[in-house]
Amino acid sequence: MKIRKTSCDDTTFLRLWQVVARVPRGRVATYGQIARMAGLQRGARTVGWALRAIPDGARVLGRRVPWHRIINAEGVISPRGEALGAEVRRQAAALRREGIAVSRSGRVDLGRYLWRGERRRP
DNA sequence: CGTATGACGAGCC
DNA sequence: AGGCTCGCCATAC
Repeated sequence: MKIRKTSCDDTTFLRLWQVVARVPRGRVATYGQIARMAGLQRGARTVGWALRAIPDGARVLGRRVPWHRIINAEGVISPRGEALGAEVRRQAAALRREGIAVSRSGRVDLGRYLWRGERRRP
């Protein structure tokens, strides 16, 4: 399927992209987490749409949106229908390049790599 | 404007 | 544990 319009001005997607852009290198975040941090309490699925809709080479907050750092709540790279397909392997490779251990089945240890967000005041 | 469609997730068997 | 079934919510058409 193809995304027709979805410009960078789309407020919902832009908000999501901005949160994704804050996930630091070497860490991962979950779809639901991104949605909540963006104020979309139950919009996990929407995050998937937003990531898919990232314009090629787009920059948000001055950097490329690290879509590959977003995985599902089970710590698994989303199969997108085809488990271990090209897309998934590409994402796994991108994560490993940042030092994140990814199992053969595409699983990441959330306890170890999950981004906890910025600590505001303990 | 109604229905279908997911890069999801929590709950139930 | 491993599958289902439903909500969810922004889009596509």
